[in-house]
Amino acid sequence: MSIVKLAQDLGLSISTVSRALNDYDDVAPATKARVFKRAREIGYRPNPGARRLKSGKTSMVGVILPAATDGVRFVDSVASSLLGGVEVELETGGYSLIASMQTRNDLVRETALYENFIKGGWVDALLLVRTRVSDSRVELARAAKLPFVTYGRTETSEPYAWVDTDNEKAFYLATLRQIEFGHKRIALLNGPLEYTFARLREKGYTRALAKHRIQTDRLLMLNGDLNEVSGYALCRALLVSAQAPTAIVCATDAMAIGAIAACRERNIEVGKEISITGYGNSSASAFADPPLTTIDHAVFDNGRHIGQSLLRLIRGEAKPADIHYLEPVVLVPRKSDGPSPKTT
Amino acid sequence: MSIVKLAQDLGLSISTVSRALNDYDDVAPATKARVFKRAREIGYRPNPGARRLKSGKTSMVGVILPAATDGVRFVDSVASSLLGGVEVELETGGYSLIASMQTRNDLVRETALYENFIKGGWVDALLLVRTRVSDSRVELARAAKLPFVTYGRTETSEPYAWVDTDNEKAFYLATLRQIEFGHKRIALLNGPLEYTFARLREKGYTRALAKHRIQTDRLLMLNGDLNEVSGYALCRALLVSAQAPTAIVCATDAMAIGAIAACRERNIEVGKEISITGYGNSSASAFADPPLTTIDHAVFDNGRHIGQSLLRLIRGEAKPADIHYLEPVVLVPRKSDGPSPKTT
DNA sequence: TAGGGCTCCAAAAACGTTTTTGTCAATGAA
DNA sequence: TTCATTGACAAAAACGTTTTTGGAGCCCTA
Repeated sequence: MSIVKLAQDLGLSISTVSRALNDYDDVAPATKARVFKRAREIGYRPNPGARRLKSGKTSMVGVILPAATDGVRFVDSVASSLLGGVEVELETGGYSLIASMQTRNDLVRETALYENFIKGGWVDALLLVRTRVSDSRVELARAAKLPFVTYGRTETSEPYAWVDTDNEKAFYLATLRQIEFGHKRIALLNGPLEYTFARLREKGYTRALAKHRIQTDRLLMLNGDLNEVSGYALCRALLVSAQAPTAIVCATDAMAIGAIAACRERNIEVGKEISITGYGNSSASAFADPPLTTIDHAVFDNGRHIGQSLLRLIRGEAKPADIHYLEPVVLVPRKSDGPSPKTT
Repeated sequence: MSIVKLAQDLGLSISTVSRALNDYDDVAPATKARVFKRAREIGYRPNPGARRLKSGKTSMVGVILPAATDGVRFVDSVASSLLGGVEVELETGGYSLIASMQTRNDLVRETALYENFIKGGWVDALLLVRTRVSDSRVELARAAKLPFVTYGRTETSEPYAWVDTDNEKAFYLATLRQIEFGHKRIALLNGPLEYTFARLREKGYTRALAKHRIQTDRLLMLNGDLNEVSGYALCRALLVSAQAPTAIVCATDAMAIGAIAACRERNIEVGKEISITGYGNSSASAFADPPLTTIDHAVFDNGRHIGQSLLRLIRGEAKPADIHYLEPVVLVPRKSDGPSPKTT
């Protein structure tokens, strides 16, 4: 099953067989065909370890998934679709995705994990997800001269390859819609501000408010985990405050569903007495009560973009500076928001 | 950074260094310590490719995730937690998880993918998820003499290593609860019967009915995808039928949430006029309206069991026949089910 | 017809480990 | 004193590729 067996079988030298298989052009087309045919028949597969040792190429792309907030989930639902897209593209290039996982989100363990991953020679390229505004991982990858693309942007001196969804526009749109509904007190349930996406969403939110000369109110901008529990808790806190909002723009559908539950608990009718919007257009959002107005963004396509970019980077067909892709977003209006009760 | 550098630096032969690093006992403790110390200082990491070529061990475990029904998701939420647990355990043994993905669920492509994976020498062991009653993958793995553990059982002649949750008991419990509430017409919204888990859930359901001498009715046992859309559609079909059920036991929380939406649409009050239960105890289930009675099963722990089993299998510490673990389930009563309206 | 440039193939080195085999000195028993 | 045993290390082969270098024919031109 090794290349020497195959060479013997064909009466050729191993070098010729190798060059034939790798499609070099100094081997005659007829021989090439003969080699391919026999290789297929005999079921020959190059030993990945040997190839890797010799060529230095691993044909793997690595990703380390951040620990979810409950400490349990391997990937949240968005990373889930994203990786699907990445994998699909990578596969066409003969690459595989090797996924590791952080068990906890502290920085020293993270650094150790990435150091090991990067310097250990496990992968040819890296996918960095859930970027922070200041993210040590990009320096790590850059220092190791390892190609990488980030999902989400970050602040760094040199150009880098990124793919992102238009978080800012998404929250600009969602907030604007509430303003147009006549809402004045609009809350933002956001993720932790260390993450770039949260920063950008806040930016979109404030930009919409500023456009209509609405004063931002720090008390209306809350940060927490991206799940139902957090959405419930934060919304609850909002509802009991002196100046409760009439609209809440949430960072995820899960948060919004938690927020809806909090409203239900207090018999506040969502979509009439209060507006709530989500983000992600998850399948759950369509079946919420009321169906959730949310933001759709093609995260699977984002994954495909990432996969393609990774391949181009690895093959040297592109420089990091060439790879900047901002996926558009579209607002999906449903029933969880509507005109402000004060204006009716 | 290679072992020869390290050996030169230490004034030792590479063989001694290698043996020291691998903790052989024919190297003096003092030398061992010296080697370890210097290796750490110099930041030496064995080249995975070389090690792999020589030893034949890849230090990777492979898993191929089935394509989700929407063709997009890399992993559904349960696989997600599961893989987290697997990864955590594997890491302690120096193993990584390499995840590939099926883009479509047809058998010939699946077989090709697994063939390539298995014979390509990418991994030392395999994790098989979403087992079918008759599952060609286990023969494939067995033929290649590759250790594997399945998540979910299957029908096969020889012993194999499996970890599973007690699907049968889960649906026995859920169904029994409805019977005790006085329900007579209880529907089952299940996954496709080719999957073992679906078969077992049906078995639990029918066993509960049989125990109370309730005739099973094929019209009440529906199969479909495990998501909200499917739950909605199937429930809808059920509600318009001549003999509509008064209770519906669903295969996933997502299905149940879809079913609840279908009831809401027809102004049927869930928990009063109709009972609906889910499975999985997802965070969404707690925030559904009404909060969903569901089944909790520790899928993360299942993952840990799988990871440990994989390691033991690889190390030859256990035989496949030794590894059978059935994770218990517990019913989480909430508000989506209750006494049958006919009995009150 | 000599030389140069092709075309096609082969020899051999190299990648960085692990492992088998061997060596040499020190130790212990006779 | 001699010989076998043991403890600690080293030499060298091997894993299966890729790649560099080389070389044999052949055709073409001058």
